[in-house]
Amino acid sequence: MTQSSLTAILHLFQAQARLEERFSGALGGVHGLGLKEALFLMHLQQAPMLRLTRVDLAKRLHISASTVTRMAVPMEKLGLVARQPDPRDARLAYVVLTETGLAVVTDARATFERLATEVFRDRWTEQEIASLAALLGRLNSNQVGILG
Amino acid sequence: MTQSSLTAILHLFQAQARLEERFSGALGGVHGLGLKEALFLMHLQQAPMLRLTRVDLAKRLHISASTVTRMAVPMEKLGLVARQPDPRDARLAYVVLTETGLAVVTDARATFERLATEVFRDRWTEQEIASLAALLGRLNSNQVGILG
DNA sequence: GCATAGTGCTTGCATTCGCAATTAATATGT
DNA sequence: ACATATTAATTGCGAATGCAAGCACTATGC
Repeated sequence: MTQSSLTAILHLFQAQARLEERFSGALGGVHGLGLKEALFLMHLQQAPMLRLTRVDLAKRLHISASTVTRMAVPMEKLGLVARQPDPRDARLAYVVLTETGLAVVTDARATFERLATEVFRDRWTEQEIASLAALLGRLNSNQVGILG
Repeated sequence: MTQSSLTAILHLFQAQARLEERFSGALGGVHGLGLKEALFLMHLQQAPMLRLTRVDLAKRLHISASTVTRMAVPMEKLGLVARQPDPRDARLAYVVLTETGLAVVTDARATFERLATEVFRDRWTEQEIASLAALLGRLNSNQVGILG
């Protein structure tokens, strides 16, 4: 029925809201980063040459280009990312992950993974988790994600 | 392995971001409401007596109480909700769905349902949708949602 | 080669939101 | 009964964000 579609979407929104709270708090506690900053860096980590243009980052993160610009500033000051102009096209200014940034995002990803396992720790079989991951992956099949 | 957990969470965040864009735009176009206002009203719709206190709404929507207060103001002016003090406890001020609000949210829910079916229209079997809905429901099993 | 259109990035402005403080009311402990 | 703690709601304030405008540069059409 069409009923399952509505249920799935509503549950997805609900689950995301709760997980965002949880991950934001936990990530902010361990590293200095918020959830959004962590996703920002994780997108860079999986990109070729560890870099992306600002508009590309904006599309992947589903935020505006101006937000990318403004998010990059503090992370630049922390030395996590650097600004890298393109020699062929002077309009482009890549956001590139520094060595420090790579170390931080690797650490953040480990925290991310630990938190993710905690979410499913009780009452979930490995097969159920895999099934959920596969279905959500299908939902994003035409999207560019963090995973290779 | 633990890998599926991370994949599931990342896909969930990604899916939510895309769906939020889509639903916000479509809902805003049809009714005057944004996605958040629609969810706000849908929570009221399924509540006993079509009403909830502000803190209760805040917990269900995963937003702060101050945001609930401020979101309620324009909707009150539009006649979608009304303020209803509790005679037993003068601190409580319920947000109650009006008749107009009930009509609007019923309409919005129909739009919601149509959009939800469109998301899965291609490449999804009914069983897959039901499976996704069930798994996400399990993820929210200790939460209070919009569904009865 | 030049005018026009398109693209990437930044900035001003308005909106939204959470946190913390405040106020008012109820609950609890002695 | 009174003092203290707790709870609900609101408000000020700062931070985050999107939109639209602006700027610099590149691509396209003639």
